[in-house]
Amino acid sequence: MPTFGLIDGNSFYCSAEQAFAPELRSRPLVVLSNNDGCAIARTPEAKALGIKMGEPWHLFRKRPESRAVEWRSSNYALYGDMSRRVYDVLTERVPQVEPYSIDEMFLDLDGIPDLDRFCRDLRRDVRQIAKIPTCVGIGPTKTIAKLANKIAKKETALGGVCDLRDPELRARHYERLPIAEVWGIGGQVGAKLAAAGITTIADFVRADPRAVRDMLTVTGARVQTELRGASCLPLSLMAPTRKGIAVSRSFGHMIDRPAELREAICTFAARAAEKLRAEGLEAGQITVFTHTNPHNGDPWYSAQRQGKIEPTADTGLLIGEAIRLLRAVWHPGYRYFKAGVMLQDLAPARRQAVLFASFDRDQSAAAMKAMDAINARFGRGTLRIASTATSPSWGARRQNLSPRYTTQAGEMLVANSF
DNA sequence: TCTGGGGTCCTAGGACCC
DNA sequence: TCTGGGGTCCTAGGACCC
Repeated sequence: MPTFGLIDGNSFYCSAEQAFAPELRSRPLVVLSNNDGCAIARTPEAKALGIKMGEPWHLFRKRPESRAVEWRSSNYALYGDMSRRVYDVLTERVPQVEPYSIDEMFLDLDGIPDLDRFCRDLRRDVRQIAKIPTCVGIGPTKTIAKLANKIAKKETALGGVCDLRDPELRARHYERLPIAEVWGIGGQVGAKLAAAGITTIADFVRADPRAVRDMLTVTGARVQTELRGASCLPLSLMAPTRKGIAVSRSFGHMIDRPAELREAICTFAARAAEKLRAEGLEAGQITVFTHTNPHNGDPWYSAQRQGKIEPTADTGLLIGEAIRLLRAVWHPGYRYFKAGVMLQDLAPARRQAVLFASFDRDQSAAAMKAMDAINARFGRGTLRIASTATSPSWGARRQNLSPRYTTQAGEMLVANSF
């Protein structure tokens, strides 16, 4: 039977901020989403004040408790770098590590003696070297390891490690825990199960597998199998080839001028093209979408157009196609709130010439390579297409951004405070 | 004034084909 | 009286995740 571990950073974004700002430690701290919209990470002290995950910040700010709360705009350059540090510590100590998200990694813990000791040492090392506090869950399947991790986070007496390999211990937790605690069971499915009289994990595990399959399709059946202790989600070390790349933003203010929306779309297309080339891919399809604000009572309008293209990673060509699609999406008289560009049909960039290509592929590749090299050296946006923007009028609010301590030379700490 | 962004997988239904 | 069946591809939409 395999043994999986799941290690994740406690309040990861907050911990990353605290790593470089000792004055924030042991304080109620929240990190806000893009546009300083809502709380997406909270320290235990902030949770204790009643700040909910995803709570709109502009509402919470009106409450008196908010005065004690520190907050930061999200700083993904910092969090990505901290995540890589955690990964480096893990790969030196664990045979196989699968990054699952920016703050979670699955571990192959097969055949490791004294697993409890091992995991406690692992937590200590990650904390000391990468400056991130973590919890570890252990189980015979990924789903059980995820659950164990959740228990480790909630029950602080466990010291950050919870091992659910023992079936009897597992059964006791299953009897008391709601099914909604399980990875893969969200609000809709939870409600469906509740209507069928299934409320605890134990209820779900006991249910007839055919009934589960009928009610929840193969996805739910898989969750049940995993909770029963049979692994059907293996550790995957190869990052799967991705299916799409999306760049979208809600705006700092509503947009009602076509030129402004066009500039935003061009900027998103250029950023998407950069991501595409960074992974050595080309896109065969592009989608442009925009919509009005669903929250403020404005009339709802939403539109999206897709176009097939000759596979390319060329910024200029992708921008051209995006502008063409935007003409079909734009409708005068609305105030636009959000827009985005998505690239699909991704495939590795082909090196060889293509018969009947409508553009010079070699020349395009060389130009893009030069542009990426200049921007890598002198900073993003040094060389760009004229229709894009570097500090746009429609840009998101980020009013309380921490310095990029780890990734930007000019903002690095001279003497860090570890 | 003010509510994120980027992904994945699954299913249903329509179009088309033989 | 009495409608073919099965495969594939595409798209839209739902649900979930962090």
